[in-house]
Amino acid sequence: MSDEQRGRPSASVHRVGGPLGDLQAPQDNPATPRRRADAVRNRAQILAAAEQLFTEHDPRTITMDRIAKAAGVGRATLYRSFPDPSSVAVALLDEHERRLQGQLIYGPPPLGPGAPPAERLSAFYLAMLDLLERHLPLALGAEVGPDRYTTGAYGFWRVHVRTLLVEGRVSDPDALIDIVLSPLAPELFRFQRHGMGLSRDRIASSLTGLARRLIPPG
Amino acid sequence: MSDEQRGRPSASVHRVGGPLGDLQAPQDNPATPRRRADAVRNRAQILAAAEQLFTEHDPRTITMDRIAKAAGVGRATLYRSFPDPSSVAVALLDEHERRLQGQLIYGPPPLGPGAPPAERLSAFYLAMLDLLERHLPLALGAEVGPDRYTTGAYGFWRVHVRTLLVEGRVSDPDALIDIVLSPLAPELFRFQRHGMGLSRDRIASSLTGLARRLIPPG
DNA sequence: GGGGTAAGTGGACTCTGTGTCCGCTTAGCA
DNA sequence: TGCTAAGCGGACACAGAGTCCACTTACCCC
Repeated sequence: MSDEQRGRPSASVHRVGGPLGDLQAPQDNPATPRRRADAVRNRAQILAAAEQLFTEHDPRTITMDRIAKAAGVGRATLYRSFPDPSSVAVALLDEHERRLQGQLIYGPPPLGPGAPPAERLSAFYLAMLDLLERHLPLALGAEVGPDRYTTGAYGFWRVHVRTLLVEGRVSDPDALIDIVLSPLAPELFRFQRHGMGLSRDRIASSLTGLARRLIPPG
Repeated sequence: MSDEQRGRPSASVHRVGGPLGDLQAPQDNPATPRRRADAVRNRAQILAAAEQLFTEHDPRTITMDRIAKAAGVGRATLYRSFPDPSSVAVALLDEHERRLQGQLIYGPPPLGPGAPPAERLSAFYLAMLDLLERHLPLALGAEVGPDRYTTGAYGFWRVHVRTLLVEGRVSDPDALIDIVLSPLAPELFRFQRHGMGLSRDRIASSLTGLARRLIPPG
């Protein structure tokens, strides 16, 4: 069974892929026999229950057992779809991230193509900030160990940022990509926002300022 | 028993403290009865064994049990000094970080006082990169959950960076501190260095470039 | 130097979560 | 309506966390 079917999106899906990889549901693949109705229903129950759990409790306390209990399914059923709690969060987060990914490629400027790279980077920062603001528990739940960098979504952000950096004529863009993305780490956002009590706007201003300095206008 | 004695350095130790907090050993405190020789010996054994474990194995697989076994002590003895594996790594890392902390305050420029803030920030980036390069396993082992931001050492780096940002006349320095520090996350360094195969020098160049752009010369 | 005392020690024990296995159920199809 | 295998879920074994308590021994005092 592929990783995608098991809930943890494979890197290739978002990695770059022409038209956004496969945005359609997995079962559209003719090679896949067709998923049973009860399995589909269970998966939906799991996702719904998990979203609530992650939102209402400390993401680090969410175990496979709790998710299964909350979804009203057995442990093995849960394991059939997801290997661990963070992959459930990743799947959930995925839906929200895909919308942004679509906007980055096809949407209107400054998020989409057409605006100067510095402005697009600023817009990207702001959009990611919104994503974090709205779905912080999921973003935190999706972070287990070095998962942040191996997740398909991170690969997508990398490709996007790289494009902007190249377009902006910075030197050695490849060495700068992950530095540009580092202020968007969920754990960091949480610390700034709730530990330090910074407002969304102050963080946003700092990030747009950073974008402006990183990519010289022109 | 204080946190410091239990291995996890309290925030105040590094936070800023006049002469570097208390750099001398804990037992110099007259209020502390005096530690028994066997306890001191055990602690040293634990640290030595743990350093080797963290260096030679995946930091995430290091358990309290393994450390105790490797050090030749019982589990409870280990728990007496450290609450979890990451705090052992923190204690180990601490020794190396204190040297750098001393240099930042008392050392010669550009690391210490005297150089323009942009240059001092660059020097700080390079020194931190060296620390990561040399002690990456410990740095990774010290990272469990949101510990990065609650550790005493992180507080020290914050104070230092804040000073430089204020001196460099950037707008809203407090919102920029953690953004400036974010590219130094151990997990990120690991990804850049070993996942992406970037050389130390390319990362260094990107960071010094970043420092130059963030703090305008003058 | 010997005895008292409390700090220190270490193994055993419980608890929680993980991951797998296997017999039962039931959806999908002919 | 009956067949078949995908899907299901409880049970099980295992690993690591954290605690407890009876034993040991370093240190202090006489």
